[in-house]
Amino acid sequence: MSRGKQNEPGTHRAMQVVNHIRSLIENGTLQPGDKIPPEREFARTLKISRASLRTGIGYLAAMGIMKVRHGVGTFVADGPAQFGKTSLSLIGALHGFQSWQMFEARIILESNLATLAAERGKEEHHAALAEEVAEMFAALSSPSDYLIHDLAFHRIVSQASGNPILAAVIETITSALYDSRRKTVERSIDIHQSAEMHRKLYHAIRAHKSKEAHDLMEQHLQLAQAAQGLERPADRKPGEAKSESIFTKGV
Amino acid sequence: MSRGKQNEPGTHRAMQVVNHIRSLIENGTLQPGDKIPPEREFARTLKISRASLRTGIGYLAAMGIMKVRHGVGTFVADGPAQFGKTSLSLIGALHGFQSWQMFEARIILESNLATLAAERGKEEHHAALAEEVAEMFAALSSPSDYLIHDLAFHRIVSQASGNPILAAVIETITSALYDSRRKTVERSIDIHQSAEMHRKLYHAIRAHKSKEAHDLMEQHLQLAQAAQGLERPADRKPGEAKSESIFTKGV
DNA sequence: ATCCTGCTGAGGTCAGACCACTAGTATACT
DNA sequence: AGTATACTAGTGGTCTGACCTCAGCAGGAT
Repeated sequence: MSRGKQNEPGTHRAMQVVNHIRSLIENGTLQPGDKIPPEREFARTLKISRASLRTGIGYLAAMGIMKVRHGVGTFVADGPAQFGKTSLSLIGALHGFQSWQMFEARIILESNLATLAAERGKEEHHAALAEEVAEMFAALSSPSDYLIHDLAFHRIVSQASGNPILAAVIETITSALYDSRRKTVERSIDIHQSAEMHRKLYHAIRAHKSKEAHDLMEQHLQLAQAAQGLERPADRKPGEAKSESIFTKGV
Repeated sequence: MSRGKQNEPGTHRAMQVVNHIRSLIENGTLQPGDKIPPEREFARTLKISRASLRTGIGYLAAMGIMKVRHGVGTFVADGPAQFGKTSLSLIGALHGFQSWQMFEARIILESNLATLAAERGKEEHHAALAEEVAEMFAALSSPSDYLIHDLAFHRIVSQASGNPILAAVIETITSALYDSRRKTVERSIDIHQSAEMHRKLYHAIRAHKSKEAHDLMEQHLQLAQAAQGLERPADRKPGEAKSESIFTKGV
């Protein structure tokens, strides 16, 4: 006895919202930074309840596609692509990721990104890299300022690689890595050496020496890794290896 | 005039739920596959409304941490780690990822994963790989069966690499890649050659020949890439290059 | 001119009723 | 007996509509 179903079955409202917004993004109606209509109004437009709409938005927000600002509105994310702010941390908690693994992933990815950047980098990227290198040398005495340009440098390399997907992965890992140890800023002792490596790396990229760029990036990160004591443990050393599940719910 | 605030301020309920579950996972109370209490009951326990609880669960579900099954219950995800099923597709829509970029990312990542697997693989992995290779040869005439073992093989390599983070990334990319072109199963013509390459790759990994494993994996994937016509376009060829934004909202 | 106040609009939460799906169990038919 | 159908309990999904909280702004008091 087919009871009059008031809605199509299986078409989860939340997904309906997700797909709707997805298509708005795909056809260009919605650009990064744009604001979407107020929930009450949007819900009326889509013929669904505000609750369902919110479920869908929550889904998108969880993946970093949208940014919700209480009292202001909901916007399409505009920063660098990323897989959700806390995703790695959460997934890590579930699967027991450790920080040396995150760093290892970073080394592998960025080394290859450097290779690609050396192969494909355009003048604009070279200029931007040069700019950051200069700023780094100018900030040798200010660790916090140095950090900013260090990050910018790496981000530009990601862009220059021409592969936004790998760039997004790196972005996710880097931000998680920072989140887990924001305090441990690099020792100022290493800064000069670090700046020097970035300079060489920049030259390798500009000269399209991909192999060299790869190795330099690898060395650079391995040094940073050592500086933070995040090497891969020799092996399942039974000792009191504090295994650093790093997502040490710092709370 | 402090109006009796019925709850602490700013402690977004959703995040409260997320953190609660996160800690339950971290301290081992919640294991993959476990079921969480029914929404109504859980909400009462946490002293929040069911709506808020659902928002939090939605957040976790979006990132693949939890799996919700209508009419059955909500569970902690148990499959291989992944960054949310549709995350890449959604982020891709926003940032215009293209399929050749996804494949490129896959080649780079899996090649390095093969290197690591060759360096760190244990007997258990070797045995599992051998098993899959055997199954592949046994399924030469059945593309769909072959596919299953092909996937399994690559997944084992990921595990053998000892880096679950990179494995999760690969898992995410692979599933997105499949989602976007489920129909394009490999031509049966290539299957025998493919099986052969997997066999060689297995041998390289078992013999701990990391460089060889890396190169074999790279070759194997480049062939697969070519078979699907997903090479990187020579360059911004102005022609009607159908650029394949691949997340062709296949609807 | 500056600061405080209150309004407005937007997201956040709540409560409770009702719909929809799954799976197991009881019942009826062959 | 055996199998198929119907019922039911349990759980997630959606809706409604009221109220809370926050951010920004306009207008008035100082």
